[in-house]
Amino acid sequence: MPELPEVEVVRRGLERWTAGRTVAAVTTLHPRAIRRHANGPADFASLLTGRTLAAARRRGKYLWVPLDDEQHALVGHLGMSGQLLIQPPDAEDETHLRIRISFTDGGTELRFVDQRTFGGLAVEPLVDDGAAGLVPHSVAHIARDPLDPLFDDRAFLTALRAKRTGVKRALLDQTLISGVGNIYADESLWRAKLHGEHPADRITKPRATTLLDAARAVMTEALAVGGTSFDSLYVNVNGQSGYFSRALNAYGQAGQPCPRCQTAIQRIAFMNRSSYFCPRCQPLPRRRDAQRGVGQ
DNA sequence: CATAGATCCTGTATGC
DNA sequence: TGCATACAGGATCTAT
Repeated sequence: MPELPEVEVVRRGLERWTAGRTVAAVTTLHPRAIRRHANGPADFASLLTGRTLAAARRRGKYLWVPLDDEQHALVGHLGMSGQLLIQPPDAEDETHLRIRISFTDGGTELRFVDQRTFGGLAVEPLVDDGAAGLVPHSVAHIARDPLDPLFDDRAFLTALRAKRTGVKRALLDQTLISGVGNIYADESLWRAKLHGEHPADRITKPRATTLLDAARAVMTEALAVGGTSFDSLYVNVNGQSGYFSRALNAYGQAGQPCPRCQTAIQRIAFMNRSSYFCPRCQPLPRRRDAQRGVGQ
């Protein structure tokens, strides 16, 4: 599913294929795809039509394209199955085509395709976000991602170690650190040899630092691989191609030997989904009394 | 306020 | 063959 590296690949495709082009028409085929847009499909189309698109930007799993009115941006989130495709106008409609955006040059269209409709597009006002400049309203409330040069490592480590919850849940909290989803959370925890249910407020500073380094490394490596896989007329988007070629150490590997110690990777239920981990490399710490005060 | 759990959605895979 | 169930899982809403 699209997490930070996959979304970054999409951003690059968008930047390449839509920057500088002017919107001719917008068709919303499924209202749910713009449920985040405040005033419905007609307003969505009217705010976009005639606008020229700037270079796409990204924070975490959010994408946005500033408009030339300098007050709004087209914001996108892929959810779990969303795709942004660049297609010739005469290409047959995809089964799950939700939104079509055509351009005044008569060239390729931008299509939002989404089977499960957890993703969507919206036009939002830009708001001031300090050093980051102007960002869309819905982006302002999430944290920077670890590949952002302005990501504040120290602030993150402090906030993480103040959370009274399991470390995996904290990693998935987009207001602490953005861009990490279920797959990269499991991979990061495996690398850092931490159990996902390890209480966040009982992780020592060095181990928390190791975890952040692991998250950054795994997403950087995935981006390097995912970036190789799109062809000219098809802005790859759901990350599937990159995803399959990636080497996963824990995620989805239930029953497979841990690449470090050969113990079988275990799957457990977590937040209506799954967590994968090595029970030997990533043991759950003992009860709090034994550890109280350690690492403080 | 912080945290935990339910919910949205649809296609695919599996079990009986 | 057909039906039921589990699963995939981001973000958000509701409950505690």
